[in-house]
Amino acid sequence: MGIELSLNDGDLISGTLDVLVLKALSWGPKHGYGIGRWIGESTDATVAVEEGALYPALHRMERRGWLESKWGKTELGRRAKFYGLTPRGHKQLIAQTKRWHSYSQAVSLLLDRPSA
Amino acid sequence: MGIELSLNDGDLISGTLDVLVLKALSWGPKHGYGIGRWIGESTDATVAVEEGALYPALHRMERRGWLESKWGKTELGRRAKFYGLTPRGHKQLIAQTKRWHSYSQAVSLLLDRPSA
DNA sequence: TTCGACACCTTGACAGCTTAGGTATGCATC
DNA sequence: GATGCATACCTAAGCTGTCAAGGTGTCGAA
Repeated sequence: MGIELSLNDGDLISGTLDVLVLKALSWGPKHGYGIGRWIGESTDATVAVEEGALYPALHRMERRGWLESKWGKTELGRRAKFYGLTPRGHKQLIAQTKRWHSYSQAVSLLLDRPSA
Repeated sequence: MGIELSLNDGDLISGTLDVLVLKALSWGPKHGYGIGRWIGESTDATVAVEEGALYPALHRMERRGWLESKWGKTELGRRAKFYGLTPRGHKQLIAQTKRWHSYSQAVSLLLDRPSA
Protein backbone atom coordinates (compact mmCIF):
# COMPACT_ATOMS: atom_id res chain seq x y z
CA MET A 1 0.00 0.00 0.00
CA GLY A 2 2.55 2.56 -1.06
CA ILE A 3 1.75 6.21 -0.87
CA GLU A 4 1.93 7.75 -4.30
CA LEU A 5 4.38 10.55 -3.84
CA SER A 6 4.68 12.81 -6.80
CA LEU A 7 3.78 16.21 -8.13
CA ASN A 8 0.10 16.88 -7.65
CA ASP A 9 -1.92 18.99 -9.96
CA GLY A 10 -1.59 22.60 -8.96
CA ASP A 11 1.60 22.01 -7.04
CA LEU A 12 4.42 24.33 -7.84
CA ILE A 13 7.49 23.14 -9.64
CA SER A 14 10.07 24.24 -7.14
CA GLY A 15 11.91 27.34 -8.17
CA THR A 16 9.36 28.67 -10.59
CA LEU A 17 7.54 30.83 -8.11
CA ASP A 18 10.02 33.69 -8.11
CA VAL A 19 9.79 34.42 -11.80
CA LEU A 20 6.00 34.27 -11.64
CA VAL A 21 5.94 36.82 -8.83
CA LEU A 22 8.38 39.06 -10.67
CA LYS A 23 6.23 38.88 -13.77
CA ALA A 24 3.10 39.64 -11.79
CA LEU A 25 4.71 42.86 -10.64
CA SER A 26 6.01 43.91 -14.03
CA TRP A 27 2.86 45.94 -14.63
CA GLY A 28 3.15 47.77 -11.37
CA PRO A 29 2.85 47.08 -7.66
CA LYS A 30 0.49 44.48 -6.29
CA HIS A 31 -0.18 43.19 -2.82
CA GLY A 32 0.73 39.66 -1.80
CA TYR A 33 -2.71 38.20 -1.69
CA GLY A 34 -3.44 39.66 -5.11
CA ILE A 35 -0.27 38.19 -6.58
CA GLY A 36 -1.38 34.74 -5.51
CA ARG A 37 -4.82 35.25 -6.98
CA TRP A 38 -3.38 36.61 -10.17
CA ILE A 39 -1.08 33.65 -10.76
CA GLY A 40 -3.90 31.21 -10.13
CA GLU A 41 -6.32 33.00 -12.41
CA SER A 42 -3.79 33.68 -15.15
CA THR A 43 -2.98 30.00 -15.40
CA ASP A 44 -6.52 28.72 -14.95
CA ALA A 45 -5.43 27.18 -11.65
CA THR A 46 -2.77 25.12 -13.41
CA VAL A 47 -0.39 26.85 -11.04
CA ALA A 48 -1.72 27.24 -7.51
CA VAL A 49 0.29 29.21 -4.99
CA GLU A 50 -0.11 28.26 -1.36
CA GLU A 51 0.19 31.15 1.05
CA GLY A 52 2.82 29.22 2.96
CA ALA A 53 4.96 29.39 -0.15
CA LEU A 54 3.99 32.86 -1.28
CA TYR A 55 4.69 34.97 1.79
CA PRO A 56 8.10 33.51 2.55
CA ALA A 57 8.95 33.99 -1.13
CA LEU A 58 8.01 37.65 -0.99
CA HIS A 59 10.12 38.20 2.13
CA ARG A 60 13.03 36.34 0.57
CA MET A 61 12.89 38.39 -2.58
CA GLU A 62 12.62 41.62 -0.67
CA ARG A 63 15.66 40.61 1.39
CA ARG A 64 17.55 40.02 -1.84
CA GLY A 65 16.66 43.46 -3.04
CA TRP A 66 14.39 42.38 -5.87
CA LEU A 67 11.27 43.84 -4.33
CA GLU A 68 10.35 46.72 -2.10
CA SER A 69 7.18 46.99 -0.11
CA LYS A 70 4.97 49.54 1.49
CA TRP A 71 1.65 49.40 3.26
CA GLY A 72 -1.37 50.76 1.51
CA LYS A 73 -5.03 50.23 0.81
CA THR A 74 -6.70 47.93 -1.69
CA GLU A 75 -9.62 48.93 -3.90
CA LEU A 76 -11.84 47.37 -1.28
CA GLY A 77 -10.42 49.67 1.35
CA ARG A 78 -8.44 47.02 3.12
CA ARG A 79 -4.98 47.31 4.58
CA ALA A 80 -2.42 45.45 2.46
CA LYS A 81 1.28 45.36 1.76
CA PHE A 82 2.15 46.36 -1.77
CA TYR A 83 5.23 45.03 -3.49
CA GLY A 84 7.02 46.66 -6.37
CA LEU A 85 9.97 45.69 -8.56
CA THR A 86 13.33 47.26 -7.87
CA PRO A 87 15.81 47.70 -10.72
CA ARG A 88 17.53 44.52 -9.54
CA GLY A 89 14.20 42.78 -9.52
CA HIS A 90 13.63 43.83 -13.08
CA LYS A 91 17.00 42.42 -14.04
CA GLN A 92 16.09 39.19 -12.31
CA LEU A 93 12.87 39.02 -14.25
CA ILE A 94 14.77 39.28 -17.52
CA ALA A 95 17.38 36.73 -16.51
CA GLN A 96 14.99 34.20 -15.05
CA THR A 97 12.59 34.49 -17.94
CA LYS A 98 15.41 33.74 -20.32
CA ARG A 99 16.51 30.85 -18.18
CA TRP A 100 13.01 29.46 -18.02
CA HIS A 101 12.57 29.59 -21.75
CA SER A 102 15.76 27.78 -22.60
CA TYR A 103 15.22 25.20 -19.89
CA SER A 104 11.59 24.52 -20.65
CA GLN A 105 12.23 24.38 -24.35
CA ALA A 106 15.02 21.87 -23.87
CA VAL A 107 12.85 19.68 -21.65
CA SER A 108 9.85 19.93 -23.92
CA LEU A 109 11.87 19.01 -26.99
CA LEU A 110 13.25 16.03 -25.16
CA LEU A 111 9.85 14.87 -23.94
CA ASP A 112 8.32 15.31 -27.35
CA ARG A 113 10.61 12.78 -28.95
CA PRO A 114 8.70 9.70 -30.00
CA SER A 115 9.62 6.86 -27.62
CA ALA A 116 9.67 3.58 -29.39
CA MET B 1 28.47 42.89 -1.96
CA GLY B 2 25.47 40.60 -1.89
CA ILE B 3 25.83 37.10 -3.13
CA GLU B 4 23.63 36.62 -6.14
CA LEU B 5 21.60 33.62 -5.19
CA SER B 6 19.54 32.28 -8.02
CA LEU B 7 19.29 29.50 -10.53
CA ASN B 8 22.59 28.96 -12.25
CA ASP B 9 22.86 27.79 -15.79
CA GLY B 10 22.75 24.04 -15.91
CA ASP B 11 21.14 23.71 -12.52
CA LEU B 12 18.12 21.51 -12.42
CA ILE B 13 14.71 22.93 -11.86
CA SER B 14 13.66 20.92 -8.87
CA GLY B 15 11.25 18.15 -9.67
CA THR B 16 12.01 17.86 -13.35
CA LEU B 17 14.64 15.18 -13.01
CA ASP B 18 12.26 12.25 -12.65
CA VAL B 19 10.47 12.74 -15.90
CA LEU B 20 13.76 13.17 -17.73
CA VAL B 21 15.05 9.89 -16.35
CA LEU B 22 11.81 8.13 -17.21
CA LYS B 23 12.01 9.47 -20.73
CA ALA B 24 15.62 8.40 -21.06
CA LEU B 25 14.56 4.85 -20.31
CA SER B 26 11.58 4.83 -22.63
CA TRP B 27 13.74 3.39 -25.42
CA GLY B 28 15.03 0.59 -23.25
CA PRO B 29 17.30 0.10 -20.26
CA LYS B 30 20.27 2.34 -19.59
CA HIS B 31 22.77 2.50 -16.80
CA GLY B 32 22.87 5.43 -14.40
CA TYR B 33 25.99 7.08 -15.67
CA GLY B 34 24.67 6.84 -19.22
CA ILE B 35 21.36 8.41 -18.26
CA GLY B 36 23.18 11.43 -16.91
CA ARG B 37 25.27 11.74 -20.05
CA TRP B 38 22.24 11.32 -22.24
CA ILE B 39 20.28 14.10 -20.57
CA GLY B 40 23.22 16.46 -20.77
CA GLU B 41 23.89 15.73 -24.41
CA SER B 42 20.26 15.72 -25.46
CA THR B 43 19.78 19.19 -24.07
CA ASP B 44 23.12 20.61 -25.17
CA ALA B 45 24.07 20.89 -21.52
CA THR B 46 21.14 23.15 -20.84
CA VAL B 47 20.19 20.54 -18.28
CA ALA B 48 23.13 19.21 -16.32
CA VAL B 49 22.55 16.35 -13.92
CA GLU B 50 24.89 16.14 -10.95
CA GLU B 51 25.66 12.62 -9.81
CA GLY B 52 24.63 13.59 -6.32
CA ALA B 53 21.16 14.24 -7.68
CA LEU B 54 21.06 11.39 -10.17
CA TYR B 55 21.85 8.37 -8.04
CA PRO B 56 19.52 9.23 -5.18
CA ALA B 57 16.81 9.85 -7.79
CA LEU B 58 17.33 6.42 -9.31
CA HIS B 59 17.14 4.75 -5.91
CA ARG B 60 14.05 6.74 -5.04
CA MET B 61 12.31 5.81 -8.25
CA GLU B 62 13.21 2.17 -7.89
CA ARG B 63 11.85 2.23 -4.33
CA ARG B 64 8.61 3.64 -5.71
CA GLY B 65 8.39 0.86 -8.21
CA TRP B 66 8.91 2.96 -11.28
CA LEU B 67 12.22 1.35 -12.18
CA GLU B 68 13.89 -1.99 -11.79
CA SER B 69 17.59 -2.61 -11.98
CA LYS B 70 20.06 -5.32 -12.64
CA TRP B 71 23.82 -5.46 -12.93
CA GLY B 72 25.34 -5.95 -16.32
CA LYS B 73 28.14 -4.91 -18.61
CA THR B 74 28.48 -1.82 -20.76
CA GLU B 75 29.71 -1.80 -24.35
CA LEU B 76 33.11 -0.96 -22.92
CA GLY B 77 33.02 -4.09 -20.84
CA ARG B 78 32.53 -2.30 -17.55
CA ARG B 79 30.32 -3.32 -14.69
CA ALA B 80 27.22 -1.11 -14.48
CA LYS B 81 23.72 -1.12 -13.08
CA PHE B 82 21.04 -1.04 -15.73
CA TYR B 83 17.67 0.50 -15.06
CA GLY B 84 14.49 -0.29 -16.93
CA LEU B 85 10.95 1.06 -16.79
CA THR B 86 8.32 -0.95 -14.97
CA PRO B 87 4.68 -0.67 -16.05
CA ARG B 88 4.16 1.80 -13.22
CA GLY B 89 7.16 3.73 -14.43
CA HIS B 90 5.65 3.92 -17.85
CA LYS B 91 2.43 5.24 -16.38
CA GLN B 92 4.42 7.83 -14.47
CA LEU B 93 6.14 8.90 -17.66
CA ILE B 94 2.79 9.53 -19.32
CA ALA B 95 1.36 11.35 -16.33
CA GLN B 96 4.39 13.50 -15.63
CA THR B 97 4.87 14.37 -19.27
CA LYS B 98 1.30 15.59 -19.41
CA ARG B 99 1.78 17.53 -16.21
CA TRP B 100 4.97 19.10 -17.50
CA HIS B 101 3.35 20.21 -20.71
CA SER B 102 0.38 21.88 -19.09
CA TYR B 103 2.53 23.48 -16.43
CA SER B 104 5.26 24.73 -18.74
CA GLN B 105 2.76 25.97 -21.25
CA ALA B 106 0.91 27.90 -18.58
CA VAL B 107 4.11 29.47 -17.29
CA SER B 108 5.42 30.25 -20.75
CA LEU B 109 2.18 31.90 -21.79
CA LEU B 110 2.26 34.00 -18.68
CA LEU B 111 5.87 35.01 -19.14
CA ASP B 112 5.33 35.85 -22.79
CA ARG B 113 2.76 38.51 -22.03
CA PRO B 114 4.09 41.93 -22.89
CA SER B 115 4.84 43.75 -19.64
CA ALA B 116 4.11 47.42 -20.03
C1' DT C 1 -24.00 37.12 15.30
C1' DT C 2 -22.18 34.29 12.38
C1' DC C 3 -19.97 33.27 8.26
C1' DG C 4 -17.03 33.77 4.39
C1' DA C 5 -13.78 36.45 1.81
C1' DC C 6 -9.96 39.34 2.23
C1' DA C 7 -5.19 39.99 3.84
C1' DC C 8 -1.38 39.09 6.56
C1' DC C 9 1.79 35.80 9.02
C1' DT C 10 4.63 31.58 11.10
C1' DT C 11 6.04 26.99 12.19
C1' DG C 12 7.37 22.04 11.45
C1' DA C 13 8.19 18.48 8.47
C1' DC C 14 9.97 16.94 4.30
C1' DA C 15 11.76 16.37 -0.43
C1' DG C 16 15.23 17.30 -3.58
C1' DC C 17 19.37 19.60 -5.07
C1' DT C 18 24.42 21.05 -4.54
C1' DT C 19 28.81 20.40 -2.95
C1' DA C 20 32.10 17.54 -1.81
C1' DG C 21 33.78 13.87 -0.81
C1' DG C 22 34.67 8.56 -1.49
C1' DT C 23 35.56 3.53 -4.05
C1' DA C 24 37.05 0.75 -8.00
C1' DT C 25 38.35 -0.50 -12.80
C1' DG C 26 40.47 -0.17 -17.21
C1' DC C 27 43.18 2.20 -20.65
C1' DA C 28 46.61 5.21 -22.27
C1' DT C 29 50.72 7.80 -21.49
C1' DC C 30 54.98 9.01 -19.46
C1' DG D 1 55.35 0.80 -13.39
C1' DA D 2 53.44 4.92 -12.13
C1' DT D 3 50.35 8.35 -13.18
C1' DG D 4 46.35 10.22 -14.80
C1' DC D 5 41.86 10.25 -16.89
C1' DA D 6 37.32 8.49 -18.11
C1' DT D 7 34.04 5.30 -16.72
C1' DA D 8 30.87 3.80 -13.15
C1' DC D 9 29.06 3.55 -8.73
C1' DC D 10 27.93 5.63 -4.08
C1' DT D 11 27.08 8.68 0.34
C1' DA D 12 26.71 12.59 3.73
C1' DA D 13 26.02 17.37 5.17
C1' DG D 14 23.83 21.43 4.40
C1' DC D 15 20.58 24.32 2.31
C1' DT D 16 16.45 25.95 0.00
C1' DG D 17 11.82 25.88 -1.07
C1' DT D 18 7.24 23.83 -0.70
C1' DC D 19 3.27 21.93 1.82
C1' DA D 20 0.14 21.42 5.50
C1' DA D 21 -1.66 23.45 9.11
C1' DG D 22 -2.17 26.48 12.09
C1' DG D 23 -2.81 31.55 13.62
C1' DT D 24 -4.50 37.00 13.66
C1' DG D 25 -7.64 40.71 12.32
C1' DT D 26 -11.17 43.28 9.35
C1' DC D 27 -15.18 43.86 6.68
C1' DG D 28 -19.65 42.99 4.57
C1' DA D 29 -23.59 40.13 3.95
C1' DA D 30 -26.97 36.98 5.63
